[in-house]
Amino acid sequence: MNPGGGRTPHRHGATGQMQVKQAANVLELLEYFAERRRPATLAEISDDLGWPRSSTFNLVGTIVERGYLYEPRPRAGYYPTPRWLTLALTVAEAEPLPGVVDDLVADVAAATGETTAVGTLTGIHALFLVVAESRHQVRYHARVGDRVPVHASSAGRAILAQYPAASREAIYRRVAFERFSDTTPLGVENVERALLEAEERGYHQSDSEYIADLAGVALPLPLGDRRLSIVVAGPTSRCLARRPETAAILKAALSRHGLAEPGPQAQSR
Amino acid sequence: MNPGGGRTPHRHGATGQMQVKQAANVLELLEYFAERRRPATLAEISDDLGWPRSSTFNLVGTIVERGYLYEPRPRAGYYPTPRWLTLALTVAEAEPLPGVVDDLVADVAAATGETTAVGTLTGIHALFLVVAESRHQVRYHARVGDRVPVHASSAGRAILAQYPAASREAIYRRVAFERFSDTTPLGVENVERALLEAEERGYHQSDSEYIADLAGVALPLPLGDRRLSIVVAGPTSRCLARRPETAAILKAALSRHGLAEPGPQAQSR
DNA sequence: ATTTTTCATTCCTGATTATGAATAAGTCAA
DNA sequence: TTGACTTATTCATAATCAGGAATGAAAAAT
Repeated sequence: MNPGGGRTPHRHGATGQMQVKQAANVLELLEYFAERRRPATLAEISDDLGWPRSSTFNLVGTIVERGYLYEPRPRAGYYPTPRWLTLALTVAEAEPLPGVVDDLVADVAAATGETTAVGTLTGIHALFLVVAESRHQVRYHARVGDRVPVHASSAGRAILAQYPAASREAIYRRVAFERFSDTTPLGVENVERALLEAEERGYHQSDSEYIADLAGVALPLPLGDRRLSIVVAGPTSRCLARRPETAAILKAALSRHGLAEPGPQAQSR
Repeated sequence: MNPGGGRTPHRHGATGQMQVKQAANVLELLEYFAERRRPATLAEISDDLGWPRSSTFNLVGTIVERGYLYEPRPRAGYYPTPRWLTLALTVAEAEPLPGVVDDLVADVAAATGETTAVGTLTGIHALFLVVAESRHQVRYHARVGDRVPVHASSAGRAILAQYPAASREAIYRRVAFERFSDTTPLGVENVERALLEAEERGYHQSDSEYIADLAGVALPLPLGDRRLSIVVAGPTSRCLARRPETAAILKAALSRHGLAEPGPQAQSR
């Protein structure tokens, strides 16, 4: 291992992208508070996140200095200020998805009982913009912002199918075709074949290609000039055999909300 | 200068607090998008924020990797994902201020025509939790999360007055008493005197002690076990002479919303 | 009061990362 | 297509910071 011999730069993921640790730590801290939902002292943050005391001190101090963390009660720990909310609202309002999309997702989640999400393309991933989680005890736990490989997911391929072949090729060039499981498609041909099969079938599907034991069904969701997708996914045991039925529910919901897909999906060029 | 001879650690502000640059950069980037309200390419971010291309590349890559930034349309720049909003909502809902506080602030802002805010104590600062801005062309521009020195602001002293003398002393010990202007109180005695005067007067006031040309009027706002304050502030020309009248409006609004203050404010011990 | 425990803060240096410059990739116009 | 231009990515090293350990301050227990 490490044939070069020297120390390796701090890299992460297939792309060789360098990670900015303290940037990631800010996000981790925000997620920590979202889960905890009450103030935390420096010592608690330090212990829970496994960070050294002094590093936590410096990081928290910086974020406090900027007005994003404060002490709701003296000496009783830090908590995010409402500034996060004002900024997040401003940013979200500037680029809204039509409300009908939220309704659609809620509708499909209710009808199928499974986790339902809307995906968009970003780089070589499909990213979830809207998520409604299943209420089953065993379910697909997905959150807004979660990403899955665009080539190894039904949500991703339902997006790919909306792009011309040339655009798809540009995306394939950047994919490393890592083997996530036995069913992960490992080359351009396999992905393109899945797209053709999906067109004939009338819907996109997946079977544990990226996340083990997860079966999904997806359809394209073109919206203005945006190329989105809607996906329903859950444990194989419950969802694999039921995929055709799930697809029918999806299609019915799309029609009901006036978002029915056009005929053939994949554009050849 | 620099008698130690060695290079100085990267410090900032009166406290000697070390700043974590890339943590601050994440927040700056979020604010950048909140102001811009549309996607930005790496080059645009790099130019607008004055960051090197490669640093911007690494920082954006890290945030994208975590699901907080994405490309709404391929090659058309990055934009924050709705994940910020889901986390901010979660965090905000866990520690709500009563809705009556928002109503109160809106009410006072409408009645006075000046910027109105609710402040809370954090360290040696008063931090604004709620802000309603004046609509005058020349006005006090304050945002949620902005902080002012607790000893050199009416909003701050209206909070201090609610704490026992011992707690106030603990706070004074950490204040550097920097001279922001000619009217900045420069010692414990001056601050304590201002508190006594405010008690006699019936309201707290300020005159360009921290921000030039800014006059403010504030009252304590105890809420459950929280010690908040409400402040109205604006340009000296418009607000200085009118402070008694502003205080009357404030008191009337507090009564109207069932938040009238108790009699004497400053606790002696 | 005194001791014990916990938490916050400072300091210094090895380890990590930010950055300029070079290169690659992509886009647009003709 | 070609060429001009813009944008994205890689790399080596100077600059900066993260983290261990010690100290100080406060709270809790005795």
